[in-house]
Amino acid sequence: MIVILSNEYFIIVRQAKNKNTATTKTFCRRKEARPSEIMKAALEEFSLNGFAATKLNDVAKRAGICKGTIYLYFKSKEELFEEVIKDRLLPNLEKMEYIGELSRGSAKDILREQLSTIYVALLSTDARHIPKLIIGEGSRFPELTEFYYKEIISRLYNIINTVIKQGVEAGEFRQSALNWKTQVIMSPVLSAVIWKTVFDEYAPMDLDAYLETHIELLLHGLEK
Amino acid sequence: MIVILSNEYFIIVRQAKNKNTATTKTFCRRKEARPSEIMKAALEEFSLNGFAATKLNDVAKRAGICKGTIYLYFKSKEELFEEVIKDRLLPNLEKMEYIGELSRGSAKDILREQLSTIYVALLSTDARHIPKLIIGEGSRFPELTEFYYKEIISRLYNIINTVIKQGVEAGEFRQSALNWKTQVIMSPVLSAVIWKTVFDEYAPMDLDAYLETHIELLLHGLEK
DNA sequence: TTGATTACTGACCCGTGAGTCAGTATTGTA
DNA sequence: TACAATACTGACTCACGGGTCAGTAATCAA
Repeated sequence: MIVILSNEYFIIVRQAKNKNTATTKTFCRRKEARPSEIMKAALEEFSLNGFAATKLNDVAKRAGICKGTIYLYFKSKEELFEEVIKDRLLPNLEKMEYIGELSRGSAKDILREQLSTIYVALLSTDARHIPKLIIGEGSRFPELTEFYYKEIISRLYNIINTVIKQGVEAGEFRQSALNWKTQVIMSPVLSAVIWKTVFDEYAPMDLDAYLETHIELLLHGLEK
Repeated sequence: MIVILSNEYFIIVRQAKNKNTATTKTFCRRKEARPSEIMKAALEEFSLNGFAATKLNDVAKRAGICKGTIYLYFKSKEELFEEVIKDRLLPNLEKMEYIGELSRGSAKDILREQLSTIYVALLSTDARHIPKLIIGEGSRFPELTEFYYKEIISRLYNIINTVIKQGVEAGEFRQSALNWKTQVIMSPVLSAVIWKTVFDEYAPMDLDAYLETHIELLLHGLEK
């Protein structure tokens, strides 16, 4: 008995039927697994085409189901889009908040570790497409944009601000760093994500060198 | 005789006709002015809605004409989009390349002036919406993305690299700055543009403080 | 094995918007 | 004033895709 049926297997089964092979199922009931499979497929399609140009038919095909099934789990295309975005944000956020508590050592060391963890977390999963989607479709989903700002960006900034404050208090960093805009300090992260998802095939990014520059520039800039 | 007829005036004239006012024109022939008016209207609509969700009917209304007229000057919606983007890039590019030749003084001073000029040039015109459009629609317009990278980004990077090199040779900046990724150095610019066009209404940006942080962080980081 | 439940299908509806084109109004010319 | 040339209009077509729903097939309980 097959417990978890992968999309790939499912597609093969359905093709077999077309060839008049004996008793095969036209579909499986998998109520629990559908929503996450649909969201995964949807994120892939949205990443490729943006919101408006994505066809729910293509999302369905990618998820190994037919279009109608999507509407058993999501009210509309808009709702699916919002769910997809929000769903990918939470695990990443938790990962980031976790970082600050892990490290012991100088503010310099903590900051260094935090930055590299953020880069890896953000660039190595398919969550890297989300900033692009927020930027491109944000004006049509104002509520989502606000959510993204409040729940992700500002929390991330808080983490960084805390460490910088610690560094200043401990005499490691310059006093004036307290007035610096966290946006500026963190902007290379946004920039890297954009680069990876937009320009990377024309001008590939050397992530290690990039990260090294960011850390060196920031830490040297912070020094007393 | 009216030489240059503004869109607003034109709309008033057409409304007047509906009220059965005597001899008014239903339209004017303005072959020369149409393309740039259409592109202006199109950029506004594309900025608000993105490519796919923009209706050419709305673009036409905004330009004070009807939809068919757009097709007298542009082959398709795609072509209009590409023209709009490319058209806005050239004047800005020239402005940027001009900066390097203006300043005399230390590398530090030139860099400071270049950065603030770039910020103003990029944030104060409607060209600020273009990065958002490239990011959001880039995957559907690969040729345009490549154009943008080659003709704008890499040229801008060259300008900055040249100054940094000068600074290192003059002994103003650290040697290791030569290996730094220009992407990192310039990322606050991209970040600021994104912020202004996406998040500004939820968390307004203090441009002066932002610029100050960027300059201070960069220059202090570059110091020997 | 049968019947009830329901996850899923896929053909269909219908609003929408890109693109067309025959006709109309304007402008320049004689 | 009349004519020719053409910029412009606006009603039209048609493909496309979001959303629906009656019917079908899988699953489970008895």
